[in-house]
Amino acid sequence: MDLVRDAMPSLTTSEKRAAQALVADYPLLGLETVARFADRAGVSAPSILRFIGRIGFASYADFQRRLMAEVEARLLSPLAKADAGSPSTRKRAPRTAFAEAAADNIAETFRRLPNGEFEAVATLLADPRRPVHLIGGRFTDALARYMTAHLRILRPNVSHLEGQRDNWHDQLLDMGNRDVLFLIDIRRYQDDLVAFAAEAARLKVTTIVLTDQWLSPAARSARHVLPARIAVPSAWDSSVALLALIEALVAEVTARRGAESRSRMAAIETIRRQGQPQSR
Amino acid sequence: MDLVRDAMPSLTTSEKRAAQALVADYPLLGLETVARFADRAGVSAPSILRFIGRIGFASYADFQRRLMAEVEARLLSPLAKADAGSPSTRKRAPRTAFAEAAADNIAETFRRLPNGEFEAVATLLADPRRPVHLIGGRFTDALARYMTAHLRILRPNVSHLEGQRDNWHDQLLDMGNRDVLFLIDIRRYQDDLVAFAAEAARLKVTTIVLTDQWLSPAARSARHVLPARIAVPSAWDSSVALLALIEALVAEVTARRGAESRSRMAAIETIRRQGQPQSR
DNA sequence: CCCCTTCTGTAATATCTGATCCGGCACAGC
DNA sequence: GCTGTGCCGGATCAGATATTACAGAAGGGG
Repeated sequence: MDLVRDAMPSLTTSEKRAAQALVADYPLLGLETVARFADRAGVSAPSILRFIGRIGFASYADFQRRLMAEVEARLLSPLAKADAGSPSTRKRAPRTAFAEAAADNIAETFRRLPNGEFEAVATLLADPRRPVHLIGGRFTDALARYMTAHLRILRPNVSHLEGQRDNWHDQLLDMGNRDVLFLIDIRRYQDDLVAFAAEAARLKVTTIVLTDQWLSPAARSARHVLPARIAVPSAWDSSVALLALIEALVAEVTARRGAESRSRMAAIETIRRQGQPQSR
Repeated sequence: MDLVRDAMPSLTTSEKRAAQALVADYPLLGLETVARFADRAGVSAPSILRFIGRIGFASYADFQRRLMAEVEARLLSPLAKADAGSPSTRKRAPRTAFAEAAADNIAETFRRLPNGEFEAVATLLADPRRPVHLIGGRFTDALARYMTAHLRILRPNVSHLEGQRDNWHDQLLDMGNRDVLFLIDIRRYQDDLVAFAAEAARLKVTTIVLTDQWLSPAARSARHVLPARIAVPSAWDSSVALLALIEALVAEVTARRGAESRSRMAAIETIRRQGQPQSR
């Protein structure tokens, strides 16, 4: 955009006409084909290409890539428009920005949940006859543990796959089409998890993949995919939305199993109290 | 968008995969070429076209025109993010209520952070000369693990207290006034954690307690207390705000340690690559 | 366990698109 | 008025793209 504005003076007549047309309905005109762009600007296709070349792009495709990125940025943060205009909002503490992004991620994640997927996954997890196995990546495995801890209370046949890679594969041998695999894998996807998912698919295991918006390759092997937003202003990705989804699933499963899980919870509570006398 | 979500149940497996990929990265993925769309969704190009056809478009070009129009509308009115009151404004799904509550919890948690506490805690965690020990409760220990995994990358001397209660106390023996204990304890507070915090306080260990808004009794033994909101419409409490705080802390520590942590991260990455040859 | 239906990817095709070339045009300087 | 320079657009080409046809794979029901 600024690129276009700055180059404006040094443009020829028809190039300027192209620039004006582009600015007039920015940025979408640039995402059309060269022919339509030329038509709407009232110039020829070669002029458009010369114009694109002059403002520094190697090809029309490059130019469109750049536009796409800009559109994406604007769509993600509708407020981004303000950042040029009001330098007063600058000082906001970084952690506030973090909190906002995290809250946004949750809202966006739930808003985009494919219809029926959530329910389908909840149904699988609520069925005690279908053994559930959970596993996560380098960081997200902690979330898998968190979920395991809750599910174990709600139903039997819940296992968290621990330890070494070889160990996982040993457990795979006993899985079949009745088993459910809940796998978490986000950006900088782990090869071993992807391979594991593929192997599980081969054995007809029903796989659920909880991943980020760009989808782990493991999603290809999955029956159900739950994509979550993970981008925050930090050097790391955020698992907040993943956790929110997990908790929503646990809540749903709890609601569905109603009485059964309640009695099971009571029983577990009793055992815990007996086995673990008050400290001190 | 709604078109895609509503059609979801009646789609075949690979069509659903296409739909999921589209929704996950909406709407820009749809503006790419069929080939790239197919690649990112992990299906073949014809599957994409069948999918487009099934949701009612005559051609891929038609579909893209429609997307363009939607993008334009959203770019013009930044508020369009709150989805337009579609005629089918069915009773809000409970999971939406859950998402809103979780997002609210994060916002509220950060708003109410005592001034300076966050920074003080970050300072402690960023100091590599002060050993950090992390531990959590029945469910929240998974969060402690998550935090441990990150901190270990940023600095040395990070340990997660595992295993049995007796084991913890053994580790206590080696702690002193230079050590930092990061303890997570929320509602239905655990006696053993409270006792552990008290013991640590007696040994002059600098204790940080991450807890809920009603404060664990362990907070009495703490130098720093970080309270988070945990109430959601569910039978369980939510750890989402806890995780958000943890991630914000990790981000802050990362920022403070800057270059040092970067080189450390690089070193760790190298070791990982050597010790873990590509799978297959 | 096998057959039938449905689905899905490979391969071929026809169309479209971006990019280039070159002839013509306008304008400025002489 | 003439010439030379820079600009523009129609025609053209190679490559990419959407689309279709088909055959093999998968899944479900008897």
